[in-house]
Amino acid sequence: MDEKDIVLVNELIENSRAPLTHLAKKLGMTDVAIKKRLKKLEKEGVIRKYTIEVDPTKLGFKHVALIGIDTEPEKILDVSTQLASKEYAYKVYLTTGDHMLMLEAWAKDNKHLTQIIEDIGKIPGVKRVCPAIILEKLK
Amino acid sequence: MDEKDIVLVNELIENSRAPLTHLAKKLGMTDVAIKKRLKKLEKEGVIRKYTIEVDPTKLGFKHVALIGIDTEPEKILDVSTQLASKEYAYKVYLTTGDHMLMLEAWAKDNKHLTQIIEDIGKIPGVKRVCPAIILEKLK
DNA sequence: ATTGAAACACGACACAT
DNA sequence: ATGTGTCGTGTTTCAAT
Repeated sequence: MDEKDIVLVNELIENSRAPLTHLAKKLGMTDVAIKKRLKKLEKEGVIRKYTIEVDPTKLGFKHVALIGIDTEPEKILDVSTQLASKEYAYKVYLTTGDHMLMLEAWAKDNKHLTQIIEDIGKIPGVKRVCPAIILEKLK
Repeated sequence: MDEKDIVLVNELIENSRAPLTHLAKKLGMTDVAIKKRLKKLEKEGVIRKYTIEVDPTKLGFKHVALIGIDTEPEKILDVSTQLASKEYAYKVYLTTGDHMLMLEAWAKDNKHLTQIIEDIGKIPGVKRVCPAIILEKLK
């Protein structure tokens, strides 16, 4: 990881479909050198995956919610693996703080969100479900 | 937005550098047709950007924190725009729930995180800062 | 650095709604 | 008329020598 790698990563964060030759120009090297750096960054796990950022509302999801979940301490891993397998789970985090588990969920509408919250509540070991709807994404 | 678009978006979420021809095979059409769909999805804002998912720890950030922030109600927009301009702010959300503002912050180390929390506390209108460190990302 | 193969961009045209 | 598809051509990009 040197300065060039940082620039490269930042370029890819902005546009992961940029051709190697474009990246090469920006960094002042050849496409082959860029390719090698990418391979290295992928292998090291710096780049987890090439992906897209989508607008959930445009995909028919009216609500995006951050849901804090409290569990019985010994059940936290069970609960988290179960959550991660749910189709409504977009992201699952183990955290310190108020809640030990945080979930980002995408819901089609109010009814769906209610279902999700109920579904989480039914997972054995879950003590409390604290949903917060994301009203706006500012960054 | 039809079934094909959904498949296409899901493929790109998994690998945004997939060549058009690969995507074309999966969807049973030509690369040109795929390209046209991509253009449409980009124009409609379904695809916000082609990006990469990086591992913050590999970039030298030891901590990723989800920070809930309480503000005086009339200051919430001021605070949120200020937060969005901070270099440590990776994501900023306006939410319902416990805290009206949620921030995802990347910190180089403990000291940096402390600084960030103090910095947030100093923004006029901020009443309470509730940090939660993300221990593990499960999905 | 060269080069052959693969992937991509663009235009013109066709078909359906 | 608009949206969506195929085909043909020339160019760019890739990956392996």
